[in-house]
Amino acid sequence: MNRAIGCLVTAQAAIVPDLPKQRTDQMSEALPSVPRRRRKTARPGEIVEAAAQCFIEHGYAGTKLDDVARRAGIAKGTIYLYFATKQDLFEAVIRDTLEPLISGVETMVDSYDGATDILLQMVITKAYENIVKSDARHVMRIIIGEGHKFPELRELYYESTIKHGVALISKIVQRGVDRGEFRPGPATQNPRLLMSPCIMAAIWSMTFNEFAPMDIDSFMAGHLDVMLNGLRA
Amino acid sequence: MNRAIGCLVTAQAAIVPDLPKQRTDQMSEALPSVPRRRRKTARPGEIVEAAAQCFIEHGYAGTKLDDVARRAGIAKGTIYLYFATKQDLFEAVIRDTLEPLISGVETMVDSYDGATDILLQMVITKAYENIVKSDARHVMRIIIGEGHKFPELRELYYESTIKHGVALISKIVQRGVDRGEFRPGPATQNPRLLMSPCIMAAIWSMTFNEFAPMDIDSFMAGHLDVMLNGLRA
DNA sequence: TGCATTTATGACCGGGCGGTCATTAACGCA
DNA sequence: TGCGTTAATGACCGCCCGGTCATAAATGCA
Repeated sequence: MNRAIGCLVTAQAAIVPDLPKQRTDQMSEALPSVPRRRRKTARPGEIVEAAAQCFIEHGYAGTKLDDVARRAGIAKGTIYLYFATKQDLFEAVIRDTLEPLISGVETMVDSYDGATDILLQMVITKAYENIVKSDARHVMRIIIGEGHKFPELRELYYESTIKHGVALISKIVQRGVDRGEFRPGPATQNPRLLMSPCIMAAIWSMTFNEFAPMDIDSFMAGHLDVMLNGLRA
Repeated sequence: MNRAIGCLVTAQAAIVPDLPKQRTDQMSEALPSVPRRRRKTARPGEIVEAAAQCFIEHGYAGTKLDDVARRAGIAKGTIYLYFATKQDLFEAVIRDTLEPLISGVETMVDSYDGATDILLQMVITKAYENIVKSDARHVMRIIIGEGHKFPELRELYYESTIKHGVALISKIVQRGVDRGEFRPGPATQNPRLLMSPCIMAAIWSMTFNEFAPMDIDSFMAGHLDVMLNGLRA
């Protein structure tokens, strides 16, 4: 067996060497045939993590379940022990990766009680960290670019991320208006307006950075300057 | 031969009905087997147009050359008489569809000599028409979402569209500063900041509109208000 | 009208990939 | 130690699609 328990067939290849000629040599080596290990509870997390990396690097359609498996150090079939379809797997990635980020910011906001412009500045800064400077932006990219054919994925992303983000900004702006710190205006009426530059920076950094690099921190400074000045009473 | 002379067969199928059994019935009917026509000069444009529609509807990877052909009323092989690869075809779509839009705005700006804030307002309004309210936004979506694996496509898009757009806004802002109409500040230093809401609106309209509809005109009004107020001296 | 040239056709090829399942091996309990 | 349970495996299936090419129809010129 040594060689490659291939699964079953290969075992027989040992007996009749050369004839069956398994495509075992497919990729030179790569799979040193690690002994099996049963890890029912640890697997899902490992698979999601490997999948996240693959999705980030190759997009949704471009990700091969074979690659995810290799990255997780398991066989492709094992993935299907824990996730029914590729789409299920992607949903798990969204949940595990994105939800913690937004809920972290939510708790931060809830426990703050200083000036609202500082709060908004903190939240926008955090948004750049969580989106523009993080792998999370690639998930956004996938939703934008490949979400067309997967309404459920789009909806999950909206419900678990976007909706919370918009609500959060609305809440902060309302707080500012209520406390007389912000003057009502177009910027207070459209929370999405306030976050636009952050989204654009994320997209730019993934798409055009190699042709026209963008200094994210100075862009963010400009963003904060424009928005806060437009908001302050 | 009868067996499968392909396209030609269909004609003969009339003679020997039933035997050859072409999978002609593939899609119910659809191809009434229009007589061939040689149209060397008209073809490329027709193919690009059909391709544009397909790319818009199904994205880059999701578009099948077979579908493009059917839409253009020709056979798949004919596409390859005019375009070497799928990527070539997509490049033609970018060139034919996007370049006219941006150059139209460029001429508009060059021939204008009134107040700069009005000019900027005109250009931003035009941007919403050309991007958010036009099919062009789908091309942008494709570049964002699937450009990862096609640096040449990203570069073409950048060179033929984005670069011109950024330069145009820079020029207008500079004009405003030079004439003492705008005060220098973060908004004048980062033209991309000025266009961010437009990009975001385009993305939102394609991705989340069904979960949270966006009123584009009122969003645009807010955009103009915030930016112009932040700019005026 | 007949023939050479050019344009059009679509079956077919090769490769790729999501998902399945018969087979195997790790585990834990008796 | 032995055995039943169940996690793990990967060859395989079916389908899809970009790109090719032998074949044939349209065209125009002699």
